[in-house]
Amino acid sequence: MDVFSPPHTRQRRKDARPAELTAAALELFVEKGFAGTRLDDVAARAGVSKGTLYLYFDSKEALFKAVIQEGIVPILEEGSGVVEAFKGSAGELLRLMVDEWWPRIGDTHLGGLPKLMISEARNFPDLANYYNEAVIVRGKDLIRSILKRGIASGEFRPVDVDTAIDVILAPLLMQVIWRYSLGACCGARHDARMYLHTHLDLVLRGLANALPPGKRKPPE
Amino acid sequence: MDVFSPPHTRQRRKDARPAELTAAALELFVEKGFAGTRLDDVAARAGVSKGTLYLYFDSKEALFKAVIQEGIVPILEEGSGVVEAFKGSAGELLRLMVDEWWPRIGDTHLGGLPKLMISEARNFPDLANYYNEAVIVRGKDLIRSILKRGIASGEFRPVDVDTAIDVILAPLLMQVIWRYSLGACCGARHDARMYLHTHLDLVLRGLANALPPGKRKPPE
Amino acid sequence: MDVFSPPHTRQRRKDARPAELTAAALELFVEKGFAGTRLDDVAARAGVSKGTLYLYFDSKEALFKAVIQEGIVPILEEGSGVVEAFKGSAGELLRLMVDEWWPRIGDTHLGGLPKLMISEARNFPDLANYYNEAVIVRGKDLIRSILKRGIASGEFRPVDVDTAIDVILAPLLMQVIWRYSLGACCGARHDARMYLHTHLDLVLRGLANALPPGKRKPPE
Amino acid sequence: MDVFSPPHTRQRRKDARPAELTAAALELFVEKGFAGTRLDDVAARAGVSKGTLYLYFDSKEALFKAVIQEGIVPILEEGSGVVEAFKGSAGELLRLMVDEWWPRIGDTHLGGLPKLMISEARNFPDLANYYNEAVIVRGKDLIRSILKRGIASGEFRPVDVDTAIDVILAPLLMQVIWRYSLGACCGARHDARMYLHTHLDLVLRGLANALPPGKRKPPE
DNA sequence: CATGAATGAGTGTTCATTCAT
DNA sequence: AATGAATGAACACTCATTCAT
Repeated sequence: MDVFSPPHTRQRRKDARPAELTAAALELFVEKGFAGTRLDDVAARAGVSKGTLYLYFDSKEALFKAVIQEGIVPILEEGSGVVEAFKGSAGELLRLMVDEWWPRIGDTHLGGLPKLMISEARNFPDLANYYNEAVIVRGKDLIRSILKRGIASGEFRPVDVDTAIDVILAPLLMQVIWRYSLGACCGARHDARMYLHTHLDLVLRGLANALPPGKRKPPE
Repeated sequence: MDVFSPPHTRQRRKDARPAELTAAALELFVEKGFAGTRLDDVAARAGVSKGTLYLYFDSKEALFKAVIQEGIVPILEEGSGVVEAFKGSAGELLRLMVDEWWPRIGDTHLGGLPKLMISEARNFPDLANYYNEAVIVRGKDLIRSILKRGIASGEFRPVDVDTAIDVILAPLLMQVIWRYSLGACCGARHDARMYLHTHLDLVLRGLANALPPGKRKPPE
Repeated sequence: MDVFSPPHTRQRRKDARPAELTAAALELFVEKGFAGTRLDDVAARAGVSKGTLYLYFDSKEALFKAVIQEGIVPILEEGSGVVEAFKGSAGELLRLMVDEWWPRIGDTHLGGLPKLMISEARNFPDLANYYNEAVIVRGKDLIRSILKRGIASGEFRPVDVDTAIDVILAPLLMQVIWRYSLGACCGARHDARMYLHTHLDLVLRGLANALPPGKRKPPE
Repeated sequence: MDVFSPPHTRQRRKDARPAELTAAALELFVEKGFAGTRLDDVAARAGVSKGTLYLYFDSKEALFKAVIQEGIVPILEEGSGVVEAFKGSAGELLRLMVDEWWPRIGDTHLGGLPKLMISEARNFPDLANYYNEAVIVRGKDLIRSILKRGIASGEFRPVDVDTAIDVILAPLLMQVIWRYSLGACCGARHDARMYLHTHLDLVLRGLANALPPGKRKPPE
């Protein structure tokens, strides 16, 4: 059999359909919320008829879950690999992570996921739990390991790690949340990359160990 | 006439009705979103019939707007008065503001407003604009004036003020957003007051001017 | 309170509604079957809007079950009382039963129930079981007791009772089934009362004991 | 050429297809009714794809009509031949007819046709008329000729023939109707052949002429 | 011939809104 | 003022029918 030719148009379409549909759904769910989104509109945006949606998803709720789960997949897998392999300072590593996160996630359609999940968490508690464990807990663990490494090496002060994680992450999250909520109505914000840099500068300064290396007391 | 006794139940009830209704609506809008909330449920929670809602609000949308507008209490007015009158350091003032915000807003039903506004901003852009100007811009202005004062006095380094505002506010917002979204499903978080304190400690350290007073260069 | 005046129109309507709705539904279900009946049509025939149906019945299926159960209620209650109290011969009693059944059930809208239940039994097996026990088994028991009495008294031959029940009932059932199925398309049938009489004549002759009273052998 | 071998599978399949499809459809129509049957299920039961149905039938309605028309086998032709050729008594002839009907029709998938036709008659009046004339009228004519012969010969009393036809046929019909409706839910019935025998015994006794041959008055 | 992906009109169900009481 | 029965437009979902492959 000729395995080199591109597959038939029909087949190629069939395989690509679910992703096209969840992409359209993601945009509308983020914009209008789950209950406020009509399946007609999802179908129209994906360029198919309403019935086609039901060839791939059993219900509106199933579509919603697919949107979330599909959005989660590509995240965080490689992040932990980068952390382990990195040789430089903890501060540089944090910068690297944020620099990668922005173009790969934050500046993508996936950036709408946090707003969506926040809005619908209480309507889909199971999904919220899954999202929490698959994304939030694991994301925080990533930052935690960096902070701990920095504290161990004396690069950072011995701060309360869990709070520090929030101080680092909250502005990032608010950035994407804003963009997909009030930011869409109330005028633009500052330049994102610049903002993220300044943010990290500020936080790293707060984490920095002021004592010269010799006088540092080891963290308990 | 006895002007000290509370008014007749009937009268008092009538005056209190709108607030009772918006209170019930706030809870449900925060929990399920605007489209996901049924007026039957709002009425039931307020202990009235569905028809009664329409005696006080023209439509579901009008109820929603009332919920938001009523939630925007004039507490910011008070805040700016405090800022102007305060004599201590900028750091102490920041601590004071956060310490007041938590019990008066964050730890109240009003704490659900940010989540609600974020979720529905794109469905109610007019309202989002109003909320932005009445709450967000003014709230940031408050923090901005504190930061500027601290920088002017040399207490803080000359940082990028707008970014600093976000670094200060984002964790506070995430705290209340979390509480009304995934926090309702995914287990409790740390103690709120302790968390806020630690957060401010960290940020203030990042803002602090490391140079001794004599060697500080004046902010441009 | 004035308990003698007729109740408010609103209330009177509310109480009567379920029966009006099931009456309309019965006609359409009998005519078109469950799946072939549109709730729009049921509502229209009852003179209400479609939404009103849902004030009284949770779903189309619930409406169907109510139609059946409401149709079953008035049947057979008094029948057994009549059988026990009757003093005449078994043959006369059978005639009486059939003569009562026709104007009270067969010639009524309720006459459509057998056709409906037969058509939908396999789609609603629970309901079919209920109908079987509440109507069919009890109806047969009624005939059985008459036949047994006639056999015991020597009026009837000692025939196979269960078969005889069917021979008596089947033409009655076919009469009403026909009327609500092919009879509605394929022209009228003979006069019903005359037909029922002739039918009973024939069957009673088949049941009659040909032996003179003295030579009858007692049934085992 | 070898004309005795079975034809190529392909060819045989093609010719047999319509019958396979109507067979599958018959079962489902009988079970769920016309409107309640999905063409997906018909196709699945026949082991073909849904599109294939449309190669052989223009529409669901056309399939339904084919099911009915195909089910009206020319067995009645045969029946009238038997009646004319039969030499024995009318009673024996009736027994013969019933004995042949049961294994050839009643105990076959065709036994579901009466229930189906009854259920859908009013939705397909044309078809109902056709069925009435092709099956019911002709079937009754068959019985009528037997009864008339029996009356003419003095074997039967001069009864009302049309009523007698119903008394004979109704239990047979109810037998097959029951089997495909409530019988599928509410437990089994008596042995069919035994039942049919007992039924005929009873009816023939009701038809029998009690007078000795000499005293019989000729039917008018 | 046969397939099964795609369609869209149709139907069951919900719910914001109205209004007679 | 308050009620709650009634409405009907809107939406999720189904399924007979089509057609490119």
